[in-house]
Formats: sequence, structure tokens, C-alpha cells
Amino acid sequence: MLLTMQRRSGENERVVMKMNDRSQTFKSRRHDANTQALIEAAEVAIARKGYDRVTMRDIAAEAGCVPGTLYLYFRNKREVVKALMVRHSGLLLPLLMEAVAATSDPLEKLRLITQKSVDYFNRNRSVFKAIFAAHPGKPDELMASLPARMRRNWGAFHQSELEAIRQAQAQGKIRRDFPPESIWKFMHGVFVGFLDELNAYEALPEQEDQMQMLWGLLTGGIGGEERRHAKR
Amino acid sequence: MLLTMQRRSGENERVVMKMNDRSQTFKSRRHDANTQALIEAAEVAIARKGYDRVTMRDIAAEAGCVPGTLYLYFRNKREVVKALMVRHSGLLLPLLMEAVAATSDPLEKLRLITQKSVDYFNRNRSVFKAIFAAHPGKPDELMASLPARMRRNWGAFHQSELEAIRQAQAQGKIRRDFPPESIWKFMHGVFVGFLDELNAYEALPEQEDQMQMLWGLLTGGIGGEERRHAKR
Amino acid sequence: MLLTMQRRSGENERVVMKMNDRSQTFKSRRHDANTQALIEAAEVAIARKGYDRVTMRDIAAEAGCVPGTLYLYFRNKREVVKALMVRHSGLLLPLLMEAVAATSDPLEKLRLITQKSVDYFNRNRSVFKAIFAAHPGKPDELMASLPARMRRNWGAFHQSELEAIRQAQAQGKIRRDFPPESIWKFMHGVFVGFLDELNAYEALPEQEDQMQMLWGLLTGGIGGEERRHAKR
Amino acid sequence: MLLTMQRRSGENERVVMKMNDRSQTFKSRRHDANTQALIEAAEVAIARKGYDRVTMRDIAAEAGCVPGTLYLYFRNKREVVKALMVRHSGLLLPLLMEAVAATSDPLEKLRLITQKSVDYFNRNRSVFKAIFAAHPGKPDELMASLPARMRRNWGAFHQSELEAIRQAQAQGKIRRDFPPESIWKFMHGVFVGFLDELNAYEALPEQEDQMQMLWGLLTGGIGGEERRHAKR
DNA sequence: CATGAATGAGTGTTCATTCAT
DNA sequence: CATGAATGAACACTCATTCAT
Repeated sequence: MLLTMQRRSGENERVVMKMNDRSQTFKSRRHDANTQALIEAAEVAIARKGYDRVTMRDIAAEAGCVPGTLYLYFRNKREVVKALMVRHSGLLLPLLMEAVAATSDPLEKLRLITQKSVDYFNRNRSVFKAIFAAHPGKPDELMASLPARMRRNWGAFHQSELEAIRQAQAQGKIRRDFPPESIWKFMHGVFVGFLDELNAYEALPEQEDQMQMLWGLLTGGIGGEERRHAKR
Repeated sequence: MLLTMQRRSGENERVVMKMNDRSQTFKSRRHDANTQALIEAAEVAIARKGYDRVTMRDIAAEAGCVPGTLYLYFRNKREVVKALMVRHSGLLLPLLMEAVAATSDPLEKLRLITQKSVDYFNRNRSVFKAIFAAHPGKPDELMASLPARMRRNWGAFHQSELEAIRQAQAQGKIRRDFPPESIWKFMHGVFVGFLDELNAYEALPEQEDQMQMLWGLLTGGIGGEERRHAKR
Repeated sequence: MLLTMQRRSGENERVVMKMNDRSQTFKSRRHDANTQALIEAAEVAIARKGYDRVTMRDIAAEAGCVPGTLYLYFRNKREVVKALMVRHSGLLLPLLMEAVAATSDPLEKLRLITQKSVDYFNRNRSVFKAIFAAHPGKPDELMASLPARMRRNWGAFHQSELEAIRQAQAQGKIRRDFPPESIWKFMHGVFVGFLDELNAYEALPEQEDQMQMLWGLLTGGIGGEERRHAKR
Repeated sequence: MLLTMQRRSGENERVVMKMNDRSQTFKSRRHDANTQALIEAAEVAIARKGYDRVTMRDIAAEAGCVPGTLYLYFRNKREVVKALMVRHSGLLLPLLMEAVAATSDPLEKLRLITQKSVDYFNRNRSVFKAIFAAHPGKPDELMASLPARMRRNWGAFHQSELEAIRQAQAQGKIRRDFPPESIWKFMHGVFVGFLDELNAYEALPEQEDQMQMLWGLLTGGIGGEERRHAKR
């Protein structure tokens, strides 16, 4: 569910890195490796101080270089977090699409999507903060900054989600009294809110427990015992 | 549920405004009125650009004065958002405490709390963003800045919430398979996440629908029809 | 010797207060009294923080009023220290002129001048700092700001000093190998330097001892015992 | 004598520049050269307006750069004057210590110290004002800002001075009726006061004449002819 | 006459960004 | 390709001064 919002779109088509270019020269390979290292440094630094408060010097220091160097890889500060988005979209989105493809059961699709997202959150807590905490309330701006292809992929994935919700409703597996888009907003809001809540506390529950709680509550709410039977 | 987090506490006892001083002079009345106006301007400005990005000049412009004037009312930038917190705590907290006292049914307590919070959110959308979006992941810093009495009240209220959850569990009205604190985190996360999600979209549903959705999903999750009967 | 410098002169003739106007109205009497109180407050405040660092608010606070009020009595901040100068010139200068007139022995004249100056310094340490520390290296600017009459008086007094030095030289009472103006510079420099030195230390010697040391050293230098006989 | 005060001490151990690093890289050499240039600009600017009144913009303008550049070399405004102190202490102190070591005659020691100080004053008139006029009455604050080693050196040097005074007294070369510390205060006060006096005038006497006057007056005071024989 | 709210010019300082080396 | 010195446009904040009340 993570990162699935897709709303007003802008036109920021410029591609930042081409990673799957087979005939990469040595130089460009090195360039990409450096870019990677810088992005990781940026993640750490941004996670530590937040996007607004982090300075280019902080990021450079984390990466072991000087601020000027950053500008060889990113046009400006905003491009750094954009690159972060691109990178993590590139990693997370395939996982989510795989989840969608893994089963034909729509509810199970949703569960798998949630599962993968929780997994990813746990393996990348800093980026979660970095990205969601960076531009509070402006996730669309981030989304808008992605290259067109990626944005299209997110859009397609979002449609799969809505479709899954629709089917699950049709099959009576989830409630029908709200339109799919509302259900999705709820699920996304719960996901982000819950994980952010978790993240704010010092001791994080085990990842399995997180998933169990999240999915349990997502599907069953806080409702009393009597309505609780088969739930995965 | 809104604003209920209460974690590490500091000691920041200084009271900012004394509003219940009956024998207010004319001047102090004017001063308070101006303070109000400035706080509202700050709300708008902060809502627009976020705490870190907003400048004192922005706030002043919004209020129709020059930056220097702000310093007649607030010691510094941080005090502005603190005053925001104080003001809204002073308005919301009594409503929530009233909700707790209004009924002896623990589940109904929780529902009323949610109801009041949703109401408040709708009447003060900008502050919601201003405060929750301002210092992402650092709500405790905000909480710590409140005067001691207010902080104590939030703490007491939080205990009431937990107690209500405990009782509702004891009465079998909500699920027992998670500890109260986790239930609370979920409810809080859902509340914040859901409203933030709503807030990000241009067209907000009717307030009643919001509440119906939120409470419906909160109690019943997205679970299918068969487990759905009497729910308010 | 204190405050005797008189160098480049400007033209700042505007008189600040006329105190010896016999037919003072009630109002102007009150005005003058307030001016006095404010000047004293300014002395304390300036002594505490130095002219540059003191704010009009500091001075007002010390006087128990608000900054705006100060501007009913002084045109601006500079006028405050100017008024200080005027006041203390008005007090010290007569004493010094009296000293000059008290004897016909030139060396004794110089001794009395020094004596009076040390007395005044001890009764007004704060103003000493206030005035000498206020505008470091710019005593002439202060002098230039005095009303013409007062400046003339200082000038006349300075001439008496030089004359006394000349005569003392003629009588062989003080060394002849330096021109009177140089002797004067030395005496003034010693006076200011020595008292400033004293002032910087926490425990001030008794006033009598100060005078004994200062005059002893002024007349005899640090020279050895053998050249020390009749000296007061 | 210059700069010898040593009173309450703090602990500000951080060394500002390491100048005796033999293996200086080209870059650090350039950095040091720039630092020098900036310090000199600061000297001029501070001499012109005094520490409190000078702005970073003034200093930058004098140096031909923008304010931001200053912060590449000094952490803040206070560090600028600190660097001034460090630099000049580093230049003057060795000269003074050399003077102390140059002879075993205590009075001659004192004369040489004075001589060197007068020399230094003449070659660095602006810094004299800059430093002594900057923080009038607060020389200890300046002293406290020096690195520990330098502060220790000043302390040791001050002890040498006192010891020289003591010995000169024991040998009957200078008067015994005041304790050494008082003699020192007098000498220091005279030095500062006299030079400041000189400095305030446009036409400075020849350096030799300055020294002759200062030492003559210092040792013999203004006392009459009859007590004047062998004086260097 | 006194107030104190309001102003605006200015302060020290930071930082994203550029560019000669 | 990498550096880091330099920039300039901001920023939060201060304060002498004014003026309606």
C-alpha cells in the first residue's frame, strides 16, 4: 500500500538515472555506484534530521565528500529526495506488483500487498521517515516528481488495488457499504498512521506481530469477540 | 483521540497566556485579541508551508503586519506553534473530557471521543495539518512544550482512554487479543492516518459520513458483510 | 584632570536643559526632576552594560517607565549620554575651577585638581565607566556634543592647567625637559589609565590611598628611594 | 606591559590555528593567508568603529568579500576578535619574554618590556585600539578566550614582571612604599593611558621620543629637576 | 503627559548553489 | 572528476524610534 497515492500530476519527465542500460560504460557504472552511495547517505542523513532541516553538508558528510560533489550527481536538494523516491519505488513497486500477480483471490492480494509493504517498511525504516516525514502532507509533490514511467506504474498498480477491492466486495469478502476508493483511503491511512505510530515508539514489535495486528485490525477492526472467526 | 500522545516529558512550566483572568484590563483584552488573530494567521501560514518552511515574514504577511510585530506577542518562532498547541489543547481537551464523562459505556466513550475529534478536525482543518504536519514524528516535542497543567490533563485523559479500552475488552465489546495500549495505538494511528488521507484530497466527505466511515471501519475493519450487524 | 580633553570641536550648540532659569514654571520643574531621574537611571544602566549594549528599554526599565517616555526627555539615545556629560560636567567642572582658584602654588593647583578628580571618581564610579567606556577612543565626540558654554569652560580650565604646569616648571617644581602639553598628556593618561586599572579590579583601595599612590607616582614615578624626599 | 592582565580564568582550550605545522599543504597555507588578510581587515574595521559597532558586513567590505565568507574562517563575530588576540599575543609575547631574558638587571628588564611594548604599539596602532578599545573594562574576557597555552604564557610572563619589580625594589632601584602589584598596576595603567592619550591625537611623536617620555615619566614622575640625574 | 503597540532598518548567521582550480 | 572557497539571498531576531490613544 505504501507509496501508492497518485493524484494531481505534474510534468517532470526528466529521468534521473538509467540503470538498465545494458551497454553501460565503465564511467557510467562508476557514476551509478556513486549515486547509490550518495542516496544511501542521504537516507541516513534525512532520516536523522528530516528533509527541511538536513543540509547538503550533512548529506555530504555522511557520504564522506564535500557538498559540491553532490551537485555532480543531483541538480539540487530536491532532486536528492526525488532520487530516493525513484530508488525505492524501483525496489518496492516490483514486489507489490508481484504480490498482485501471485494470487487470484482479491482479499489475498490485498493481504500480500500489505505484507510486502510491512516487510519493506521494516527493512527501510529510515526511508519511511525520510519520505513520509520529509514533505508532510505533500506526497503528491513527491509522486509528481517521479519519472513518467514510474508514475504510470504506480498508477497501474493503484488500479489493481482498486480492482482487488472491488472484486473482494463483489465476493462479499469485504464490506460493500463504502466505495472502493474510500476503502482504499482507509487502508492506506491505517497503514501509514499505524506504522508511523509504531515508528514513534522506541521498541518496535516483531515484524510478524506487526503484520498480524495490522491485518487483524484492518479486516476486523476493534470489534468484539463474537464477530471474530476465520481470519488468516 | 486527537493529540493524545503522551510520552517522554520535559519540564517547561512557563504559562503563556492567562485567559481566565476575570479582571482583564482593556489593554490586555486587546492584546489577547491580537494574539488570537496572529495565532490564526500562523495557522493558515503554517498549514500552507509547514512549520520548517514558513517564515516569520510569511506569518506576519498573513496577519497584515511586519515581522517585528510578531515578537511583541511571541518570544520566538517556536513559541508560535506552542501557542497554537496551547490554544487548541485548551479548546479540544475539555470537549474530550466531557465526552469521557458523558456515558458509562466504555465503547460509547470511545465513540464519543472519536466523534468530538472528528468534529474538531472539521472545524479546524488547518491546525490539524499545522500541528500534525509541522513536526512530523516529533509530537512529544510539541507536547513537552505545553504548560505542565495542560500536559497533566492530556495524561489524565489518555489514562481514561486506556481504561475505557480495558473495560470494553472486559465486557467483550472489543477484541481482547491485543493489549489496550496496542489498541490505542491502532485507533490513534487510524484516526490520524485516515484524516490526513482525507485532508490530502480536495473534496472532503460530509462530516457525518466521515464519522460513519471512520467508526465503521475502526470497529469492523474492512471485513465482509457476514460479520456486520448492529453498529451505530 | 578628568574629562579635560578638548580637541577638534564640532558645532552642536543646542542647549539641552536650562537649569538656572529662575522663573521656572511648575511644569518645567517637574520636567527637570524627571530628567534627573532618567539620567540617573541611564547612568546605572549604562554602567551595567556599556553604552553600545544598553538598550532604551534597559534604561526605561531602570527608571520604571517605558521606552517611549524617554523620548519626551531626550531626542535620541546619543542625547542621553550627552545629558550625562552635561550633568557631570556641571558638577565636576566647578569643583575643579575652585581647586585652581584655591591656591597660587602651581604644583598645589595640580595636586588639588587631581584630588578633586579622584574624589569625584570615587563618588561616581559608574559614570566614569559609563562615559569613558561608552565611546572608547572617542572622548572628543562626547566633548563636542556639549553645549558651547560648557565647552568653553572646559577649554578655559584646560588653559589653567597648562598654565599651572608652565609655572611649576618655571619654578623648578616639575621637570622642564618636556613641553607642558606633553606633561599634561602624561598626567591625564596616568589618571585615566590608573583609575581604569583600579576600576577593573574588584577591591578598590581606600580613596586616600588611591590619591597617595597616584600623586606619589605621578610626581616621583617609580624611581628608587634615594630621590625621594619632600613630597606630600 | 601591554596585554599582561591576567585575572579570573576560564577554560577555552580549543586551539584556533596551528601555525607551526611544518608540513603545511598548499591549501592550508592559502587558508592561513586568507585568515591573515581577514584579521587585518577586521583590525582596520574594528579600529574604525569599535567592536560593538562594527558589523560583519563592515569587516567583509574592508576585506573585499561578502559576510558569508567570514564564516569560512571564523565561527562567529567573537571569534574574530579572539583571532586578533591570538595573533598579536603570538607576536608580542615572545618579544616580551625575550626582553625579560635579555638582562639580569630587574629595572632594565622593565625598561626593555616597556620598550618592546612601545615598539609594538607603534607598529600596530590599530590593533591597540581594536583590542583595548573594543571591550573596555573587560580585558579578562578577552584573555579568557585565548587558548590555554597562551594564557599560561601570559601568566608566566606576568609573574616575571612582578618578580622584576620585587627585585628592583630589593635593590633600591624603585620605590618600596607600594607593593609590587600596585607598582605593576600603575605601570600598566600609565602605559595604556599614555598611549591611548597619544593615539587620540592626530600627530604622534617619534617613537623614540615616546619611549623617552614614557620611561622618564614612569621612573621619575613629573618631579622637579633637583631629583633628576642618572636615568637611562 | 505617558503609554506601549507598531515599525523598519539592520544584525549575526546559515546554506543551497556555483565555479575556478 | 572532485574539491572547497566563495557567494548572495535568505532567515530569525533586535531595537531605536514614532505615534495614536
